[in-house]
Amino acid sequence: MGRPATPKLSVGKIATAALKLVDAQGEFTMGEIAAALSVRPSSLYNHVTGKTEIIEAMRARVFAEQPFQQRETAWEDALRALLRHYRDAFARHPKLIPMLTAHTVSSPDVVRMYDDIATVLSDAGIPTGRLLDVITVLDSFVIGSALDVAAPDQVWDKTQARTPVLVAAIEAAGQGRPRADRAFELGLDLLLTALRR
Amino acid sequence: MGRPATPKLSVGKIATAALKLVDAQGEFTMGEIAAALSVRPSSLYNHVTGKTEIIEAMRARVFAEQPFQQRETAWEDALRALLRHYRDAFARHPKLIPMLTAHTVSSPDVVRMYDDIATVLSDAGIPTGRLLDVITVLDSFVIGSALDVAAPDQVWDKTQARTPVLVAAIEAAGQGRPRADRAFELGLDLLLTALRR
DNA sequence: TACTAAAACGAACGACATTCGTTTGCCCCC
DNA sequence: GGGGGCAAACGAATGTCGTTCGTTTTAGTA
Repeated sequence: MGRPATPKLSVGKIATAALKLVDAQGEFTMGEIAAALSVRPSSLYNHVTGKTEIIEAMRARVFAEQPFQQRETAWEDALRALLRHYRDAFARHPKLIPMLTAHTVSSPDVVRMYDDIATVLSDAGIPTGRLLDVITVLDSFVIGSALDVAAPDQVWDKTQARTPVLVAAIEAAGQGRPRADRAFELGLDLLLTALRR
Repeated sequence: MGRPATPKLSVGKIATAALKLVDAQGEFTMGEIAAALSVRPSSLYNHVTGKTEIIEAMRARVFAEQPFQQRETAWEDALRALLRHYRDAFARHPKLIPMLTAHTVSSPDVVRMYDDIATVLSDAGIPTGRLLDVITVLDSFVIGSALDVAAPDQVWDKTQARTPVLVAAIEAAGQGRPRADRAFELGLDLLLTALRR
């Protein structure tokens, strides 16, 4: 029984297993993670203080999954790339997003993202007094867009709509991921256009 | 014991009690609702199928809390009022928002809101093909802003920031609700400005 | 007045997160 | 090279919670 030659568990392995479960079924239990790692549930607590810490580990994992380095020089292109990256990090695991919104904690990776955005915006000439407000606007849009990816198309049920205008709009728009992507790009265009003044 | 003269429970009472609990502590249990209504937990199931239905009832309640009627005639003012109303409905119960994002279901009230937005946008000259994308952008921003209200100011911890630019921006911005409100208004300005073309 | 069904109750179940004491064996230090 | 400390996995137990089910009492209704 006792201590194995090489540890069967680690925070990383737990987060990976949890993420796989969330991607597949939108939720996870300690028992499921333990089973996936051929371990007993209580063993997890030697590496993690509880379920919320696992969620935090997933957040960090998602952001670290593929690192980002700036290539663009024009502030507008740079900001666009930054926000796309930010949103894609979430959108790659749609089912995870609702769990992250439940308890908002600032992970270092997210703060670094804010740092980058602040730098780009400052270079673009946004005054300091307005900077955090602009960041908040962009952040809200990105998170809302991520939730949009997670939402099933069923939300746009044309049989529920009352006005013919909305029915036609729902029919005209596509479905699924392409629809969400297109909307996000449009929002990006709108916000950057307005920021350009 | 048996059936009381006047029912002690109803879906509305359950939703109200649940909402009070969520506002106060950010979560609720069946037992707490039952206690608040001087009833046993099992009694709740005579009026509601389960916990998720209670959450749906809260969503409906929040939207019905204070009805909205359009006063503005100019499309831009009308849209602004509509989105403010939409966001305020959420922002009045910040702790509820994360619960609502967990399982996305479209309540009739929300769909009616989409209908209104679609009508206004159509009047403004947005082509049908783009309509749903624009609605999605606005919706994403509103929901993201609502989450921003729910988020503690701790997210903006200047000791976490690396760049002096972000530190200064955090110091310049206020805190709490006024900060979130200001950011929302800015986002509204930006989006409407861009939509005006 | 009898019958049906609504509404509240109590007991019980099963799932689950979490705690704690125990066991085993690796690793480092003397 | 031997022994002690500690990391890591385990098993059992606990408490909370959502939910189900059968029972009981009583309000409407025919």
